[in-house]
Amino acid sequence: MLTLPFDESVVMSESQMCRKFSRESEDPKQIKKPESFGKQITHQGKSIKRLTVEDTEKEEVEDDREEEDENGLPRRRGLRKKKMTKIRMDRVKFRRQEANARERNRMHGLNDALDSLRKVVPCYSKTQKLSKIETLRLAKNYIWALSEILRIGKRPDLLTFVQNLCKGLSQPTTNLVAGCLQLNARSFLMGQTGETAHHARSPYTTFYPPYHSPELSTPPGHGTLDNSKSMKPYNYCSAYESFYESPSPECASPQFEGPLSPPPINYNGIFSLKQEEALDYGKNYNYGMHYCAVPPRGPLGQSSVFRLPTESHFPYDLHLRSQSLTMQDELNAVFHN
DNA sequence: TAGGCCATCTGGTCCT
DNA sequence: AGGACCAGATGGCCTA
Repeated sequence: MLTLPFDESVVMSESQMCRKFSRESEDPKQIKKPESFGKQITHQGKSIKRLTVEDTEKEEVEDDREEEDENGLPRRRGLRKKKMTKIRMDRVKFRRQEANARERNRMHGLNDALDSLRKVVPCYSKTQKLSKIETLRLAKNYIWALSEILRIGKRPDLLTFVQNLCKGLSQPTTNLVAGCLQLNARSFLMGQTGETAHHARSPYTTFYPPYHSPELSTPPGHGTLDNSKSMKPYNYCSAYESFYESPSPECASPQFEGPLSPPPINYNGIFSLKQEEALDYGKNYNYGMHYCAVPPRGPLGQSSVFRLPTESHFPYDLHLRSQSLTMQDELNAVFHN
């Protein structure tokens, strides 16, 4: 039973030891603060680690007893043993610190990879980041949806696509994705009035399928898109382009081009498109702004409808992929024409 | 205040 | 032996 927490002297010895065993990559944020270390030890009151240290200390106490009981050779043995124990203990602690640092680095790398993934999935927001699990789920759905498109050779309707993307996602994430999609629908609407919609690299033509594909299964319990409301084709290549900063070889494919027609206003309660707002998009929205969406108050029920506000006051900014000055220039050029 | 998410620590296991 | 990986534990932060 260890009742002695790591005191200052222990921490000091550790820091000294850290200097002695200098690390190759010393990131300041990776270096454990002495106070946090002490806190950590305190929090470990019931942990195995504590028992280990306790055992070690007990061993030291026994060594001391040996040292007191005997003189001469046995004492030297005892001293030697005690010295070895302390070194071993220091070494164990140091290696534990090293392992912790490596683990932190590893997790940081994992988080960086997750951030990269967040940027290439259909919905990306700097301020309203998808959680790790939601990012993975959305990425999985996205890959699956795209592979289905490749397999079937037809683009699905918007609703099916959205539903596939949102399978298994939480309601807030679904809202977020729907918000992103709606924003794309906005620019989609806008494209009806101008030729920008045909711009292969327009970042706001992120995705939208032009027609209904019966081959693509719709999850049970979900509605279907009204076929009379066909959609302008969406650009599947945005992720590719944003990632590689070059046009996707797929983008020039004529199969992604299709007729323009009005977008749907409401998709069975998943979200709604307010056409009148979209038509005023060019007046009211600056394309250099952060795309934002307002989450509904309270949890969304089945009857909940995702809506964009009339005014552009949003709690979080949704960045469509490849949002850049180029995009702003493109759009400004459109509206100035 | 409860619950979700996250960062960190930690010990165990496997591999080189 | 040492590093990578993993899962459990824990505490902090934030939000409904």
